[in-house]
Amino acid sequence: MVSIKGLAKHLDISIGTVSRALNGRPDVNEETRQRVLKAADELGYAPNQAGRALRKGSTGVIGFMMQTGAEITGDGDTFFMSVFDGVQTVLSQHGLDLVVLLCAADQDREEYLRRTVARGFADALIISGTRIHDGRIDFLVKRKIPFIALGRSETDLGQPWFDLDFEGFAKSAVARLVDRGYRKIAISSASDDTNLGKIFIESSRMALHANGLELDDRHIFRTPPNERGGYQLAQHLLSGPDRPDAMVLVNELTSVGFYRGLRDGGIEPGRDMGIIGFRESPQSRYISPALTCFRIDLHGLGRALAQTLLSTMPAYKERIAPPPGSRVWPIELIEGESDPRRESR
Amino acid sequence: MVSIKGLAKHLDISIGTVSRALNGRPDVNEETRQRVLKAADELGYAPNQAGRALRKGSTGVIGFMMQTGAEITGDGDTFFMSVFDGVQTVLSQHGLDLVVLLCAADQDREEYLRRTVARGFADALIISGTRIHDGRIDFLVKRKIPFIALGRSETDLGQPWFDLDFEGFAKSAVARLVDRGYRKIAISSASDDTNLGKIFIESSRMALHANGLELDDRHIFRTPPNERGGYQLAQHLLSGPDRPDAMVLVNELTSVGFYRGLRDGGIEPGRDMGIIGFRESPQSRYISPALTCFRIDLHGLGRALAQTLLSTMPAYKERIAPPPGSRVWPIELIEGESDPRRESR
DNA sequence: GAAGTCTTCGTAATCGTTTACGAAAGTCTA
DNA sequence: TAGACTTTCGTAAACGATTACGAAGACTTC
Repeated sequence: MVSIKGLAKHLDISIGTVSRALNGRPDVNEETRQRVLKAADELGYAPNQAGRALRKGSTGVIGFMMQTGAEITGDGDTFFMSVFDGVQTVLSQHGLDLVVLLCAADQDREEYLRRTVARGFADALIISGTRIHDGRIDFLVKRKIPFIALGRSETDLGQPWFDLDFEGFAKSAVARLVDRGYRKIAISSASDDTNLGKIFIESSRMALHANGLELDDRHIFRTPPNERGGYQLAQHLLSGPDRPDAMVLVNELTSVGFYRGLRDGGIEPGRDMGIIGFRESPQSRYISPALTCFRIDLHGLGRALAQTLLSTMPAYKERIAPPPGSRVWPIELIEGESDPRRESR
Repeated sequence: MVSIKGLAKHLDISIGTVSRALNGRPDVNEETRQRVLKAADELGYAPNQAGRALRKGSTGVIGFMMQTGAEITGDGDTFFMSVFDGVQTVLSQHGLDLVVLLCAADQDREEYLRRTVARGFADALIISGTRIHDGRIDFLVKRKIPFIALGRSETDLGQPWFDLDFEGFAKSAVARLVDRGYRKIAISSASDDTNLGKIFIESSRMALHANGLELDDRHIFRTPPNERGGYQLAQHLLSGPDRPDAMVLVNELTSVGFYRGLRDGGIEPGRDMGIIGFRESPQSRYISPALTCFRIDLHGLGRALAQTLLSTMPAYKERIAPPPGSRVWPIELIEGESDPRRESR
C-alpha cells in the first residue's frame, strides 16, 4: 500500500507538495498537480484514513448504533433500511459517510460504546432502541460526543431526539374504532420496559377514556413482535373470557400470525373482530383483509435525524439549520378492510 | 478529550509507561499500573482509534459492505441480521469488531469502496450482493485487501466466497413437485443480471429435464422481490394462457402477495396450485396454507464467512483453520401445506 | 537595478499511539 | 564487593497525513 511518502519519492518531490496537489490547494503548479494525480492513480494511492483522522481530528463518519437480533427483527424488515437511506442522503451532501455499528444483542451497550465508538471511531452518533433509562445517553453527554437518539428516553439530558408518534397512533386508532362501532377494544403492546410500550399503553388508556370507555387491564397484552407472537395472542384471546371486539396491534409483524390464529379458532379477522396495526408494511396491503395501519415517512425521518444531528455539531452548525417541526414524527392513516364499520346489533 | 499525554502529565510519569500500563505489558510496576488505570477511568480516557490504527497498521475492524434499498429489502432484513450475528460471534473471539458499510443503492459501488474502505477503514471486508461481473472483486484483489464474498461471481480471481445452494433448491423443489404429481411447473426468478437469477433458472431447467420435463420459457417469470411482485405475478398468471399447476418462488417475500393475487382471481393456493418458496421466513408458517420452503442456517453462514475470511489474513492465519465443507451453503426442507400431493385426475 | 510581489515548493511540526532501546536502581551470587 | 541480572521506567522514533512558515526564483514596477 503506497503512502504519500512513496508517492513523493516516486515523483522526486516533497510530501507537502503531494498533499497540496491532492487536496486541491492553490499554491501548486498545475503541471505538477497533474503529474501527482496521474501517479496517484497509477500507483493506486489511497489516503490513509488513520493518518488523516489523526491529523484532522475528525473521521468524516457518522455512526448509527443498533443491536443485532431483537431490535431489528422486532421493528420489521425495511424499517431501518429506509431510515439509513434518508440519513445517508443528508450526510453525503456534506461529504460524510454512514457506518452502522452493530452491538450484539447479548452485549452491554454502554460497554460497546466505550470500546468502539468513544475511541474516535466516528465524529458523531445516532443511537436507536433507546430504553426508558439509557446509560448510553449519560455516557455520550459526559464524553461530549455529538449524538441524536431515535427514540425517547426518560434519561433526558437535553439531547436531541426523534420518535414515532405513538400517542397519535393510539388516539387515531381508538377514535376510529369507537366511531365505527367497536366498544371492547384491546391493545397488543410491546414489553413494559420499552418507551414504546409505556407510551402506547398510557396513550390508549387516555384515548379510550376520552371516548367514554375504559381500558380493561385484561385487555392489555404484551406480544413478542413477530408472527408467532400474533398467533399466540389470537389463541390466548380465543380461550379467554370476555373477548374484545377490536384489537390494536402496535407491531405489524404480528398481524399475519394474528390473522391465522383467529381463523384457526373460527374467527374471521375484520368481520368478527376489528383490527388496526401500527406501521404500514410491505405485507399489510397484501394480507386479506388488508390491514388498516399508518404510513410513516421513514426516509424523511432519517433526513431529519441527520440534519438535526449536524446542526448540533460545531463544524456544521453554521451551514445547517435544524429542521422545523416536532420531534414526534407524524404518521398517516392508510385505510384497509380490517376494521369495517359495524352494523349496530 | 484527554489523551495519553494528558494522562501522563496528570500522573507525572512518561507516556510510554502509561501506554504500557494500559496495554498490560509486564514491564510496569503493579502499583503504577493501578494508578494509571484509576486515573484513566476518572478522567474518562479512551484511546484514540486513529492514533492506534496509524501506529499498529490495523484497525481491529472488519467491514461488511452492502447496499441500501433493493438488496436488503429484497432479501428481507432478518436475513442479514442473522448473518451479522454469526459473523460477530467469530470476530469477537478475536477481538475484532464489525461495522456495516452502507452503499446507497444509486451509488457506484466500486467508487464507494475506493473512497471509504480502501483508505484503511477496515482490516478486511465481506462484500455481499455480488454481481455476475463485479468490479469490486478486481479492485480488492488488486489492492490486496483481504475479503470474502457472500455470493458467487463470474469474476473469479481466486477469492473465497460462500453462497446459498440455489442449485439444491431448484433440484429439491422440482423433484418434490414432480413426485407429488405436478407437471406444468413454473418458476419465479430474480432478474437476469444477478447470480441468483442465472443459477436458479439454469438449475431449474436441468432439474426439470432430469425428470423428463422441459421448462417452458413462458413459465419463467422475473418477479420483483416483494409482496407487490408476488401479487402481480399471480394476476399475470391468471390472465395468461397455459396456466402452470405449480410455482417455485425464489423469493419468499412474494408469497404473501402471490397468495392474495391467486385468491383474488378465484384460485386457491395449495389446492389449485402447488407452491414452494425458497427461504423460510417468519411469515412462511403463519400464512395459510403454510409455505413449503427451506431453512437456512444463516448464523452458521455468518460464522463460516468470518472464519474463512480470518483464515486468509496473515495476522490470524495460524490460529484459524478455514471451516471444512462446501462453499455452497446447505438448505433444509421445511414441509408446509402449500404443495399437497395431487390426486391423479 | 533595487524593491516589491507572486508563484511554487521544501521543511518541519503536529495529531495520539506503540515499542525498541537503553539507563538507573535494586537484587542476587560468588 | 564486583559483576551479572532483574525490575521499572524514560526517551525517542516511527506510523501517514496536513499545514504554517519561509525560502528561492521569476516577474513586475518605477
